[in-house]
Amino acid sequence: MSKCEQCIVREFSSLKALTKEELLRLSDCKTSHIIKKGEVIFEEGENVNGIYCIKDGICKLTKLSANGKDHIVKLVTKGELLGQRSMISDEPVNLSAVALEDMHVCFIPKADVMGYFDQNNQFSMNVMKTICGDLKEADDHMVNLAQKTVKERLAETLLYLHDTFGKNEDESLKVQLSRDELASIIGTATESCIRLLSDFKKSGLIELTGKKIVFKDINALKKLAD
Amino acid sequence: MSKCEQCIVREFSSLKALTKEELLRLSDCKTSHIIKKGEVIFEEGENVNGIYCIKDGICKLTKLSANGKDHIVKLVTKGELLGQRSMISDEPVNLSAVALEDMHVCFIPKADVMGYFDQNNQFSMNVMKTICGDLKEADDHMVNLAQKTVKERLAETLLYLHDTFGKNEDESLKVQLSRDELASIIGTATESCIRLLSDFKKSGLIELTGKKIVFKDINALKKLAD
DNA sequence: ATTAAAACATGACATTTATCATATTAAAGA
DNA sequence: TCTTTAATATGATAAATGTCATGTTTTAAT
Repeated sequence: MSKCEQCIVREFSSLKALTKEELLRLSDCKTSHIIKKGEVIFEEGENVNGIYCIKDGICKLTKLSANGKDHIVKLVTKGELLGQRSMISDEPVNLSAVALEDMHVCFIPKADVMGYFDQNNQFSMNVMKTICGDLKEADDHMVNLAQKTVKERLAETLLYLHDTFGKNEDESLKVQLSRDELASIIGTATESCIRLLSDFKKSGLIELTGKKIVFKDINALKKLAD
Repeated sequence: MSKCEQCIVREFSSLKALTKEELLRLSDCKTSHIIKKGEVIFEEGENVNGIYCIKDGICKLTKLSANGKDHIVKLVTKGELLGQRSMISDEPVNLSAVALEDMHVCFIPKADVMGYFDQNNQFSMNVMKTICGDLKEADDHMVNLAQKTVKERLAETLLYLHDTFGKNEDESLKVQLSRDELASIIGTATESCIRLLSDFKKSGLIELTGKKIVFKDINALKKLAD
């Protein structure tokens, strides 16, 4: 069993507040899992009873809407935690988590996390701040969905993907989403998303090669996104 | 200075976890304020440095969008707290709070709240659960904005106002919003909102008298909202 | 390598929603 | 009370977006 002390998750998440002694205990109670691209980590409505640490990979958090389509609420990546809200609320998860690429995650049972929560004030404060950050993000996102056009939302989402997840050596965006997934982030029909991407390409804003997206005129994109 | 012990806010909010002794201290550090309809409690970007307890009245939490229009993110009413996220994140508030009717609020300085926060585990847990609840609500709201039509969102919002804030003796919805405000909850143009309300009226779903809205066929509304 | 399925792409068209113009009504101030 | 302003209402039209059909390309499975 690998040590939690050197784990990347410890470095970037709320877990950075844990002491050496607590990290040692953590190494014992965690379980390690490999999740293949497309596999489900947990599903909306499920009782997760713990949190997941993302050691490697990216996943999408989705919610089924009334019309039967999935909406992507958030992308979560290496170094972050999953399932905190559900653990604190003591409720089933309200979102599904699906791997966008092969992932390596560790599961920590609720009882153990809650132990640190009670003992280590800084840790609980960190978790709280993370959730507060999520809430603020959600508010922003909400306003964008309500007030911006699909074109603006697409431009904004592309920039977000760029700024948050970076790009490969060939300059293409690191997160590779299907047109369908991209559409379900911005809240539009797949065809509309495809059409707008083609428009962006024709206008020289981006270059498209399969799922690869390369920025050609980032300033024009920024102007479009408002 | 009135006692916090019998206050309605204590009954419904995170504050219910405070001990008698803590409540007595609270009575001393709080300041009481009357806010007139239309007045601003705090504005996006401001440093609030404490939380507000709503003793009476309702307010809207709004966020300015890139196109200059305000979007109503949430309505908050009697018994609830304001400004918790900002306090925990130690950041300026990300939303403005504006009174929809005359309000009575109490302000508790951050230092005092944080004191209870450190001492009283149940209190901090309650605050956290509230914020987690807000986050879940925000997720739901986001998906609705992204996936539902304006008509569905209007029907849903009317039902929400009904279920959350109730109705007056004359059966009309208790919260009275302008068409403009209603539009900025559902994320549409004021004219579209007015038109759809007229449609609902013509279809016998609701009755309109000035700002008053009376439900005539709640089941049909529910069907519309999905 | 071949085939089946999924993803991508685009046209044609319908529908939804926004915008602009202009009344009408209600509310607020002088 | 009068008068001015803001809110509500509705028509006409434009623009944005969704839906359906259909073809092409890519991917995955046999």
